[in-house]
Amino acid sequence: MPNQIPDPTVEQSGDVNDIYEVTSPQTSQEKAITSTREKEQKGVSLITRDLIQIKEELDDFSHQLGNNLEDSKLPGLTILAPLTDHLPNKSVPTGNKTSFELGIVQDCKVSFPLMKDTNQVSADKELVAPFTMVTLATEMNNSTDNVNTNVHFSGETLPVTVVSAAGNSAVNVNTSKQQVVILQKPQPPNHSSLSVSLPTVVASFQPVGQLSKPATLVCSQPSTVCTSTVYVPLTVGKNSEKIVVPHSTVTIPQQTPLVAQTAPKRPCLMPSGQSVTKIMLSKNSLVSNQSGNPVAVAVTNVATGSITSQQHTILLASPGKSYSVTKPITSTGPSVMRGVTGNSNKQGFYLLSPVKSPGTKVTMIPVSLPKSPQKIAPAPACGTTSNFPRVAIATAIAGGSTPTVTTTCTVAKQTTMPATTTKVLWKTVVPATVKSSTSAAGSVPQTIKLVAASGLPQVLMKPGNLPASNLSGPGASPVVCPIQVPGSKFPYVRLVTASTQQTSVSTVVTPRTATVGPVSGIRSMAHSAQVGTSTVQTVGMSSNQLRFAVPIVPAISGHSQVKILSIASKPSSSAQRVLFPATTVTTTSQVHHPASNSTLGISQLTPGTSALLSGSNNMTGLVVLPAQYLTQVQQGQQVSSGALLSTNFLLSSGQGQNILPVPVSANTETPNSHQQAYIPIAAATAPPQGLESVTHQSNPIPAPSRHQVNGVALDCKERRPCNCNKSQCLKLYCDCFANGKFCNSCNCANCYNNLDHEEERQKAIRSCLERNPMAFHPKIGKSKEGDQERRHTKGCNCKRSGCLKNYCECYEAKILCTNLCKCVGCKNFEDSSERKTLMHLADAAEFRVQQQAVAKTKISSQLQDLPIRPPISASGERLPFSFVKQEVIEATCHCLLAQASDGEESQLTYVELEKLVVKEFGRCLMQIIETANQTKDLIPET
DNA sequence: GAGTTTGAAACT
DNA sequence: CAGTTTCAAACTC
Repeated sequence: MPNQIPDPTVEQSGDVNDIYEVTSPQTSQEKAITSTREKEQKGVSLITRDLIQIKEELDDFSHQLGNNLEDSKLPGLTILAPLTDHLPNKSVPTGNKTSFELGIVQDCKVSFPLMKDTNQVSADKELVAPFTMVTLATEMNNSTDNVNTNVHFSGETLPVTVVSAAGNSAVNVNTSKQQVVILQKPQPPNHSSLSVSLPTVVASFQPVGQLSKPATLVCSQPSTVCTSTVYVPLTVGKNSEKIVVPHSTVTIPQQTPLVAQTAPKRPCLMPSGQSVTKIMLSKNSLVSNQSGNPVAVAVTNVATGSITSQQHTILLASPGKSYSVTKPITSTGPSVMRGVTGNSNKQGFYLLSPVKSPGTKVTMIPVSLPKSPQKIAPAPACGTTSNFPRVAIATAIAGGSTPTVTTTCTVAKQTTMPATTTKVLWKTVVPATVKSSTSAAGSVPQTIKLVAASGLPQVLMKPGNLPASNLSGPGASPVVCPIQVPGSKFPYVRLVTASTQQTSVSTVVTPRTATVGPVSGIRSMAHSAQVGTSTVQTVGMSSNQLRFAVPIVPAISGHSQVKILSIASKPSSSAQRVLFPATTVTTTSQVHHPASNSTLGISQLTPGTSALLSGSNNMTGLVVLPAQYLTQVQQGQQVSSGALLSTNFLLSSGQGQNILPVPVSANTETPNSHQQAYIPIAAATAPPQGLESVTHQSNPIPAPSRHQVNGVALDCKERRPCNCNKSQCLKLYCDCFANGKFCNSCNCANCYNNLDHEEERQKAIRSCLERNPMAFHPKIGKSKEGDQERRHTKGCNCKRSGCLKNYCECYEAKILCTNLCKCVGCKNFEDSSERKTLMHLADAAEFRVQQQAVAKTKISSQLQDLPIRPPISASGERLPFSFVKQEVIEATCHCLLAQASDGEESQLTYVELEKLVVKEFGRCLMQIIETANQTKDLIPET
């Protein structure tokens, strides 16, 4: 929610901490008001003018009030003085009188006695008035006498009735320190009334009429007088509902924690079409509505200042700012509503103001947190059609082992967000067509628990949960190795069987297919594991030494596959990695598996593909490749061979090819590095909405940065080259780096974002993640589970662009600003006229471009369709048009002009002149044709 | 294309 | 956590 200009009246009081704009679609009238106020804020006092207006309105109101009170059954209410006599800063003490006076203007002290045990106070009195305000006097407990409590109302006045309540309490108010003002909304017939139980005296304000000014209650002495204003709804409460308002706090129901809940910054439209434009919240306040019912708030009319007597509710779906929830009060979920800004030392208000007119409704609807876990490693890859968090898991099943696999994949929980468990059935299917030493042909459903959290998408395969027999050869113990893939933003988990067996290069592969979830088909010579619709394959497994790295593929499911390829290679103890394309590439290169004699297309390899070279006990030979890297390699750039190891692949063409020289990274290849600081770079949010329409293969690299324009990572289309000069492309300033990409065809200087500087790059990645674990997560995600509406995960912070330029990340992503945004002067909300104008312009421009493109295409097509007329026909005839040359044209024009001149001399009419010229033009054409014909006769036939 | 503006990231 | 600086992209001329 963008900040807005504070209410001048409030600002002058200096007590209201935070004023936020809920919505701001303003009518022209409102804009005029706003403009006026802004001007007056600069020097002209608005207060005086407003007060005069208030005074005038209260003149009438006081008479009405007096008349109404005559019939009132409320005891002891007396109007001592005409309201019209009240002026700003005027204190009107009433002494011991059981009456009070209304303060109507800012700094006007309203003094009224709150007497204990007087006739004016009735116990257990239910305040059932349509509109009730309860005020607790400060330090009432300390006084046995009448208490003159000064309550300051700024620009607001309410008819007051002194009442009290005791006994069973529906509202417990701590009056020892603070004064609480509760504004009760009108109650539906079937709802309980507000019962107030107080140790001392309660003064309630019961309005008789409507007020004319924004209900900005300002306490000039917050420490001693009115410290908080809480509008408590009872409109939906049950009889037994208890609203605890200790110290002017409001508690959010457990099931409705507001943390991380955001709503699009759209106006809080009232049924009447009006909208709430401001809401002011104080810090250290809680809203309690344990019933989880909508929280109603009092709404004042910005234009008239009246407080409506109808139910007002406001959507509390976006606590990011206006309803910012800082932390839960209890472990069960109540959260603190606070303002983001403001002086924490001050006590402020929960004050909602204003709406455009009375009778409007604002609904405070507690919104529960998304209960589903955040998706694991959802890269905004293209070509996804599902929201399933996808975890690509592959198992290496050694020959002779049972195909049953039980794997537990746990994502390290980094935040307090509740995590849930996603169970994925894991089946191991042995294709009947493949010879296998394993007799088990059936499928044994296994369970994979994917404990997703909102934090770092670290993925750990618990070794204990991995039966050794299932993963490797006999006696082998599974080892889980978290792996950082350079350039990748998702974590890899390497399931390694620490086998002691030496593997022969010529080990014959016994492929099986391990499938998670429904198996759509059995792939020969491959292990495939499907989670959701994603597939993980281990291709051409060569031995029980097969190790593999499992990328936590983007939480988008799709048809992308991750294949794990085992490559026979020389037994080596050195760390060798063979990188496979993380993206589907168009290459036709294929990998020849010498053992299985199978040829595997590299193009089949998909993001995060990795493989381990067999034949070594060491954790070597892992093959991983960032998604985009192969493309870069294919482009012949950014790949240096120095200090890089390469693995030769046998291609179908018979040529050896150094596919992917990759530096050995210690942090990715260190044996027994279970606890090593691997860098989990993953996206924990769903892919942007727009991705779903893209049909590319998934790309595991999330695109969190600007280049995720419109929710679609530009990688899917194009990625702008960076121009970094000072950051070495190792900071998030660099879009390439921020997107987990290597710089490629960029204009950067002193670039370290390449494999030549992998070590520095890794350090930089770590550094970024230390600062912000979500640094590499997509900035544009979905607001909540199942919600298709995209939003900026952090919100923008624009100050001057109005969020209508590409400086704004929200606007750039073509999404509306939300309550998470801290922008100022935001115009990027749904009903923004400026935004609409821009959208129209953009649409029009786009339409024009499309039209032009279509026209170009059409013209081009037509031109292509046009027969090319040779100047000489097939028969050797020189066609007439070939004679229409410059000199012919000029001669013709001379003839026409001569005719026209003659006609003018003959004083012909215009029509006759026209005919004459046309006739001459026909004659010229005929002459040209005749000449052509004569030429034809002259051309000898060939 | 140079200079300015802007806001996120980085830094203090 | 807030204020300041740095940085590169967006924007303007």
